[in-house]
Amino acid sequence: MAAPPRTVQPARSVKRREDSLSRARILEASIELLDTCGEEGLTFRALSERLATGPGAIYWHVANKSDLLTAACDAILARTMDAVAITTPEATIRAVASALFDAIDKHPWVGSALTTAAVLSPIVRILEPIGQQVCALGVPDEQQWAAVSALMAYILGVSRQNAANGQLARTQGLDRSCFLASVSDAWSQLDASAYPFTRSAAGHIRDHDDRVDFLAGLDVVLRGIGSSRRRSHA
Amino acid sequence: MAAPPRTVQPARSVKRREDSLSRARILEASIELLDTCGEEGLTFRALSERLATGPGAIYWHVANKSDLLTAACDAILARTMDAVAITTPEATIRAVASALFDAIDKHPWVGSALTTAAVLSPIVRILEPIGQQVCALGVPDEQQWAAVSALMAYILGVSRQNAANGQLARTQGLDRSCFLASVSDAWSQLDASAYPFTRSAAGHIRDHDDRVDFLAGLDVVLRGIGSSRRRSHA
DNA sequence: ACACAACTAGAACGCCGTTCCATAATATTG
DNA sequence: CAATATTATGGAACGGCGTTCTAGTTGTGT
Repeated sequence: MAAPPRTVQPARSVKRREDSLSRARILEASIELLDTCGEEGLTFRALSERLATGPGAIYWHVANKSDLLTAACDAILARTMDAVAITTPEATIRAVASALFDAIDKHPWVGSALTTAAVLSPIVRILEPIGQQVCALGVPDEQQWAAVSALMAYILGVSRQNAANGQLARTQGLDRSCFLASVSDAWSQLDASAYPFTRSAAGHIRDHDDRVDFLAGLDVVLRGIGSSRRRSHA
Repeated sequence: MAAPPRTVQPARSVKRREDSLSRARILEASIELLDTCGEEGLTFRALSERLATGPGAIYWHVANKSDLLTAACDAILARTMDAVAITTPEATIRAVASALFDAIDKHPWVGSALTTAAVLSPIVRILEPIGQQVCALGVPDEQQWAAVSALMAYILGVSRQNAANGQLARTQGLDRSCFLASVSDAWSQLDASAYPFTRSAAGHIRDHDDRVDFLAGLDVVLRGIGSSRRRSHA
């Protein structure tokens, strides 16, 4: 009886031929493909060509495309979080946020993969360090979940939006500043009485730094966490 | 010379046959299809069958699938935002947030459509009312963007995650509580020393109300906005 | 009645994820 | 060392997708 394709490798105790496939090699090639060609560049055909094999062979090591994408996403997040130094609670949260923002900016596909991703591995990698630092801040137990979910939603939400904008700009063949200018123009031309805020935001959008704004918004959330903590201690 | 397919309708001045196609009819059918069959249920073939026509005919009224999805998303958001009553700034923000949470919970595909959506129409529908209320709160100009981006990231981020969880549960054929229980179990079985926070969160996850937690987190962000406003006035 | 534009419908194209299966490489057994 | 079972490979094939093409139909203006 032919065994069904392995999804989990049996710890490869013995050596096989030099050029043999492995989950690790497939993952590495997938990440390269995703980084160079974007999310729609990852296909089993392109992947098998790059690995000099057929599509069928890949399925021995990987369950399906979703499995592949989740694993690639997890690999990036693991590297990203490992590189974050732990210092003060607030500083560490800021460092985690910055690292995630940069990682998702560099690998935009991670943003969309996170939405689809199973709740298990990739999300937990982010949840755990943020949760630990929120605890270290002294947030009482019953408020921790709200604090952590606000932080995670903010960090991932803005990072994802930033990555999506970058991809949209690339699709239209514009660089960052041209893209921002075109959005700003479009917003300026909206009806003045119906869209006063969006029109006023158009000016700010034109030449802002996404990363600076991201950290400013993070401070807003952190202040919210700080003030509720103080309130409950009073 | 045959005109290229219309993407914008010429205001249909004269009547055509009763069963003629139109952008509105296509959009309506798309939303039904998305709601009943999920995001992958929207295909040009299924759509053309439901409309008793061929795939080609649809392309006369719609540029491509992305256009179709964005328009459907925009339609839902327009209805959602129109239904929100404007009262106190804080109460209105909470009402907008609640309405969006419920709309995305009911139409999970809106969540993912928003990620891809062109920055123009759908996002602006949300940006504008939130921005107006943040202004009404008295947040000074230079802090408005950080406040609004924090609110939007939080609201859309949590709503999207909630919708994604619902879809994941449906994929696995579990109802909400079974799904939460399985996540909670998985988190409980993580290594105690490496994942203390996630393990402690497992208990809370098990029988929480997403909507209640969502509003609690929203208050954290609102407090952050309030405290930074006070600080700058001091 | 005729010409021309607006619109329809379905066949066809190329690509996708996935499955199947004949075969090769390796491990295990007698 | 031969024989056999297991593990792994790769290419052909399937059904379905978004999209394009085009022959045809419906409606309008002259």
